[in-house]
Amino acid sequence: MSKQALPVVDLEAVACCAPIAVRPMDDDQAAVVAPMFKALGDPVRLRLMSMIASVPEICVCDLTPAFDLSGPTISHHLKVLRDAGLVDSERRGTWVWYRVRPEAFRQLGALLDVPSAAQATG
Amino acid sequence: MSKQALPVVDLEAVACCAPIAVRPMDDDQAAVVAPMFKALGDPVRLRLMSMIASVPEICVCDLTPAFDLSGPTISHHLKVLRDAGLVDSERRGTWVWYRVRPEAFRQLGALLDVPSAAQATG
DNA sequence: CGCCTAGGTTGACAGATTTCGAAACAGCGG
DNA sequence: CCGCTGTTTCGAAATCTGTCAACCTAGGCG
Repeated sequence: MSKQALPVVDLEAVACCAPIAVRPMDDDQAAVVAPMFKALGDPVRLRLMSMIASVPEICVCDLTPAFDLSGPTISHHLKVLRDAGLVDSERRGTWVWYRVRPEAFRQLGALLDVPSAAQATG
Repeated sequence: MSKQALPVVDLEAVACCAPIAVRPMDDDQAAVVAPMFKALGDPVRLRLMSMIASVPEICVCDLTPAFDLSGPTISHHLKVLRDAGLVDSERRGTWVWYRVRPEAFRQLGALLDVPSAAQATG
């Protein structure tokens, strides 16, 4: 793990842009961000994400028992979250630990911000 | 349109809950929210959503030309956004107008909030 | 009213993608 | 070596994407 050879998702490209309630997204940005939302678009992955996000880090051995799914399936879903750039994993001895990537998580939230005057100023 | 006979997505069930960085999501909540993220998990729908969200309302006739896709395809994507509870549509005369559902949009953003101390207090 | 045209939606379909588990594999520790 | 943890490979079933054809609604016109 931690073989983040190529980050798959270019976080730089996301940092630049305003909440979607302020300015329409261009094609390139949508192509970068959509996979992140897609990764959260499955109930299992959403729960995995929330379990990972609500603690500093968590072991796969604590994630798997929370679902009625096989180990490989959980591993698949974790890979989707990793490829989307939302989480990072690291092997320490016998176990593999997952934690959120705060930049990605925060930027996704920023995209959904409501600047409280966006509708009025349109 | 505006045949919101059954809202498809129960927004009440979403309102109750803390950011996922604070508390893990339970099964039921994930089942409600995941379709929303899933709806945003396609580049076309994400751009549609951002176009709708950045103005008070917008006509389908202004959305369709922005893509290299057929009318029916855009209509299908809009239906996904509608079924997810993210947008609402209304026919006025010849044209159909779309606007965001602020509650859903805001709650999705709230879910991704980072309470700035969540990681430290773990 | 009927007929025509334009804007959108719906239904059916092919092709691509996703989801999941069984089996095989890789890394670590005893 | 063995057992344990987690990942990858492979294949089958289910779902998604995009298109064409058909349909519905609204408006203009005779």
